[in-house]
Amino acid sequence: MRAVFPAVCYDLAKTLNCGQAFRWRPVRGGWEGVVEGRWVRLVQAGDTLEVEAVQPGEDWDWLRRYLQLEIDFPAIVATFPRDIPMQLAEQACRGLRLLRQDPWECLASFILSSTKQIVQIQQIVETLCARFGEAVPVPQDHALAYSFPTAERLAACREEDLRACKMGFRAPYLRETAGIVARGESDLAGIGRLPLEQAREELITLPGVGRKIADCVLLFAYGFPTAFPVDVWILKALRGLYFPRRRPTPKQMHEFVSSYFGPWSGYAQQYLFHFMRTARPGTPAGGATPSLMNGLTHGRNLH
DNA sequence: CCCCAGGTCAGAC
DNA sequence: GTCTGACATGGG
Repeated sequence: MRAVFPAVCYDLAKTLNCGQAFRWRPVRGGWEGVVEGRWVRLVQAGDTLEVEAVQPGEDWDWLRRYLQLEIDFPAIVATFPRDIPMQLAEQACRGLRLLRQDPWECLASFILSSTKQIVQIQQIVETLCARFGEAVPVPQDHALAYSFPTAERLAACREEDLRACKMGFRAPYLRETAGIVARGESDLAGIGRLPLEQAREELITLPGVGRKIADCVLLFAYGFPTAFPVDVWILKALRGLYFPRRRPTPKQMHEFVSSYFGPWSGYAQQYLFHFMRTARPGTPAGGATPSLMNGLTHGRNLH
């Protein structure tokens, strides 16, 4: 099945490769992945997305929702603070969207993310899917593709089976959380209907899930617009740009971002994150240099 | 050899 | 409440 969707101001490559999802690979000018058990190929052609899937029928709602094709994107960007760093981030990230992922896949993936580089998270997730996911229908002569393994399947694994996927000390976290979800002791679908703070508290009770990973899931899977993951990159950015020569506690930091970045602060967070990771010219994931940070901080009035 | 990566946890004050 | 080191693995 094929279809074409309008996608104005949509940068597919940035969206799929910015570290919010881990299963997309560039293939022959497009991107291939598996969304909720369905193999998909996406190609950006100007202001449209050409999509190809194997499943029969005309229903593309699952993909439209995943890609968030129907949101008013310019209206979101318009709510960002108009300071120098955010304007630079906007330029660098134009068209970067947030996806709406499956909660279990997102949760499990980010449990595997702690102190790992994005490339390595991709490798771990790929191995995990190949070993414990199920083969999904693919086009003729295409390489095999796998669904993301269910919580039930991962709960049934031995810890050493998971460690064999190179996830190291994260293996018991993933296994225990999978068990809790599989036994229905935590209701992932219900979490999406809670207010943000309650939803976060629920997630944080899970082994291997702290504030940062909870916020990733709240933002990338449940779509809470003000969930604001603070990782090492964002921490560096916020300290350098907004707290020069001060030492805010994590709590003060969260209070600042929730009041400063507006009703779509989660989006703003992803823009800062991607900007920081790609700011140095010449290196694909080089990161902002100290001199760049200095230029931004001492350049002009930020507020 | 070193340091770091989309952190979390238990144990120490 | 805040601070510290341990936890696997791979890249630079």
